[in-house]
Amino acid sequence: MAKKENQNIADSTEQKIFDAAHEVFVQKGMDGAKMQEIADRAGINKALLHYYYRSKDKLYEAVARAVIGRAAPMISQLIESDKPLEEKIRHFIEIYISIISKNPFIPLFIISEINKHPDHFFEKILPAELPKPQIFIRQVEEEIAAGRIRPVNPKHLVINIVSMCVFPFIAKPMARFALGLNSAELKIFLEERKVQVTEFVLASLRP
Amino acid sequence: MAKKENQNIADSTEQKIFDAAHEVFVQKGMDGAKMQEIADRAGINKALLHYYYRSKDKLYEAVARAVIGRAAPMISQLIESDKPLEEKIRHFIEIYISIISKNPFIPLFIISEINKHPDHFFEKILPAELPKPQIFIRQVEEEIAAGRIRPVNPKHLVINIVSMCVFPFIAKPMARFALGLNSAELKIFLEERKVQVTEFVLASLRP
DNA sequence: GAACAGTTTAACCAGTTGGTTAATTTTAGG
DNA sequence: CCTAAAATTAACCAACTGGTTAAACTGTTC
Repeated sequence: MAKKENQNIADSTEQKIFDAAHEVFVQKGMDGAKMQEIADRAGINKALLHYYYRSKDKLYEAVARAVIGRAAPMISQLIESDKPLEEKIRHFIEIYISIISKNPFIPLFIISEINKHPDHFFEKILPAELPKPQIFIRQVEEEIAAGRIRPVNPKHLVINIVSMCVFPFIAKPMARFALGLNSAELKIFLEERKVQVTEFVLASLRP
Repeated sequence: MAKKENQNIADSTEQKIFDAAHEVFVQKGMDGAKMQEIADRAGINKALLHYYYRSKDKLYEAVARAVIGRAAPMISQLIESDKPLEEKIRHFIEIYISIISKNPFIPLFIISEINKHPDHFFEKILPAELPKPQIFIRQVEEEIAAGRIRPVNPKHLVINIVSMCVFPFIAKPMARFALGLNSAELKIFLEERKVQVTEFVLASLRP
């Protein structure tokens, strides 16, 4: 057996390959990514890619599964908690935007690849426990029944909230152009959205 | 000169190529699109592509420019009209969602390609007169000053509205999955959004 | 009907891509 | 040390890609 002596898991060849592949796939998608570029960025020979991950598809699948598997639980944990509705919405928007800020390429990656290979994604890559908004939806219905919020269609409410959190990040360059912001101003603007979106939603829910 | 006798412009070889390229580029993006597939779908030889459009880049540019050039004026016309604010918002959401319903691949195409080649897009493809929301923003500020709507940051309002209109279409498969809808139900759901988003926005703007 | 420009094609080409091979180096264990 | 397994590499390959070429076809004009 061969194991490098002073080498933690993070520096292992397999991990280096995975990290490089993650970068390239997420930024360029399945088609745009080239095995040679992944090899170069990992600092190894192209043949080693196939030694650890048999094919481009397999490597892509590993990356895609990790991306989704990392994002999904955070959301479901939040959405399924038993906090009161207003607090839940506040927390959801805050955390959702924070996560995306730190991983700005992920949403577009997921959306693009789902649109190109929907079957593949839903069969092989998605974890069984994707966050389901049913609990959230029931909670909204209860609040409406109690007269504490304006009557709204809860499914549309969910989509509205997610849309306002995610879309500005995937449309960044367009937003910059349309609003006439430079890079620094855009960063501030996106950070502002945590409170702006929260206020917007809660204002709309007033009875 | 050689011109086919019974042949209108729509059936011309150049148009057939353009239409086929439009389909393929919009669905698969620059990288995913193959010249051979475009030729096949246009029912012609691959060399003819290069006869009419010298290179893949040129063909792509023609398609991209047409896509943007078609979408932008409709929006700006609407956003720059002098209707009262509420009516303008109603119209904007209604028309925006209608347009996207008929061209479901366009938004993701624009966003993906802008993210991959931002410079190229803003230098070569975008028409000078991209819809600028300044007039809309000023109008919102006036309404706030007059106390007719709740104080909101108008830039965030613009982004909120556009997000809620566009995002559900580009995240269609995910929305289907998360909300547990079949294809027909999703279509209804997206149509419902015209009134749902309008109500949601106007409710949030109540003073 | 010959000459001619515009159109279309089959065959081809060079570069790139994902993937393989066989040989070399490194590492662990007796 | 020596050996065998694991890790790594250089060289290679077949398929595909965007793009070219030269020849053939089509219609118009005189």
